[in-house]
Amino acid sequence: MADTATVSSADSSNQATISTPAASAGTSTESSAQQTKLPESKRWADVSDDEKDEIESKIESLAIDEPKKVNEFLEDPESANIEAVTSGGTPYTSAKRFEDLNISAELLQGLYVEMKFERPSKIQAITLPMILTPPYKNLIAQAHNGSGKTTCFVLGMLSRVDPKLAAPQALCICPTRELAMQNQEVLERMGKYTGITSILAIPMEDMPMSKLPPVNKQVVIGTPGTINKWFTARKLGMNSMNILVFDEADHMLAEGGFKQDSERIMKGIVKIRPNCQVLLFSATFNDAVKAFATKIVTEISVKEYNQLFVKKEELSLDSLKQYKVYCPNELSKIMVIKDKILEMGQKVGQTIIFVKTRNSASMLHKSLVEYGYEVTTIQGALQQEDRDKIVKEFKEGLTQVLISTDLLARGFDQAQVNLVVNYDLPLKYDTRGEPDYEVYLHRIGRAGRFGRKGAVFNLLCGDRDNMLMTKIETHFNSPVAEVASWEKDEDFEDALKKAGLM
DNA sequence: AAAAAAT
Repeated sequence: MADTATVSSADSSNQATISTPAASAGTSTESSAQQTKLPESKRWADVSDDEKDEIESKIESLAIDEPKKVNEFLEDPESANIEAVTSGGTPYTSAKRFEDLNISAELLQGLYVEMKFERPSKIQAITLPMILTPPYKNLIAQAHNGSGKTTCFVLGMLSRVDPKLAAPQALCICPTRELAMQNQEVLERMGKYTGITSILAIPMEDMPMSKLPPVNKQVVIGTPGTINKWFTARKLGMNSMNILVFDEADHMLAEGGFKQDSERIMKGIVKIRPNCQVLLFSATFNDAVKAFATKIVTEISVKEYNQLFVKKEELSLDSLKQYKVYCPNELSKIMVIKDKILEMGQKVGQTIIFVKTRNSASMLHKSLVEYGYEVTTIQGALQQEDRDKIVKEFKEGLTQVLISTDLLARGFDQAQVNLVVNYDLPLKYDTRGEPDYEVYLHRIGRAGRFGRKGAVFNLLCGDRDNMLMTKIETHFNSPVAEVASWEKDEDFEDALKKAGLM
């Protein structure tokens, strides 16, 4: 990894200040009083003075006029080049340890004991102080797949909730019900010792609106339609809302995505709660969405905001090895899945096969089952309970291979997934022959979570696929190696070995 | 085209 990192200021006359731990400790007297339940070794107060000095000097080296040392300090295996831009004069200290954040002992316990985290990942170290330091500014944050974005906003939500107030205070909006459920699970685990309550706002077949009592849970996580529905029906009060999170924010704000729903929710809340903090998180922000996100964040409130972006050429994960496989026809693609992926993939972990349409998902599923393979398939036309069951089985490791539409392209987090197959390459719908770069990046990001190794096989059939693949390679500046022959076992074995999976 | 969800 030869990645570099920069923490820079939007305005050179108004540079972001990096304060020392001594300075920040002086402002966190409340938290040190709460940190009594923690294991000895985890307490900032117990860190030896030598160690403090060492950390202090490292953090001082973050000062932005010393770029050389910045790079050295921020170089981190799980993430690469992030550019942070802060506005206004609020000083932020990059959080080396979770203790550096002004969070409750119960939350620290959740992080260490329940989540088994040791220290903040890079995106967490940078964004958490921005999220948690008053005045609570809005944030647009881009970071690599599997780099720990969920922890950033879940911790943000949990620490902005008053556990004694039985009213919704944090709202998280996600593009799919699966992602909403996954995020709630993380929130419940991380907040295990806080007593903070949460509820899912996702479509439920057996819950008519009239039967739903007004929400008194503290955190609400859901999909845009249901949230809007509850809001309109006055079942979801916004009077105490402190923080509003958009997961997969680029998609939530995209034309042809959930733009209208998202805007409506955002404006509805800010009207009632002008100081509600808005966080936008995603691994991808294309130029159009980035511009819109910036625009709406400044529109909805006069507050200054912080932003972090990654250059598209630097978004591909180094731990993922990408391959292309030229297939003479559609049947040969099925043969590759059957004879190569399913046979060898079994040895290296779980596999997700992405297809373009619900229909091709069913077709592929059918033919693989006919050949005697055990695969499961998920797509949006399935019953909700079936979707839940299939995800649950896969997460429990009961199934090895999952066929999916782009339903699971974003956010789905399963550490054991080492193999992603693009049965079809993602295509933008309204342009001729343009690949959907963002979807491609999200799909392949289902493998190699948090720096783990992984392999991606792109099955190409015909000139159009070849052209799409070339465009993707150029766009991300990330060469995709060729598997010499779709028919040879050795070539696939070799590929998996090179990916570090065999 | 797919996604969520309301129409």
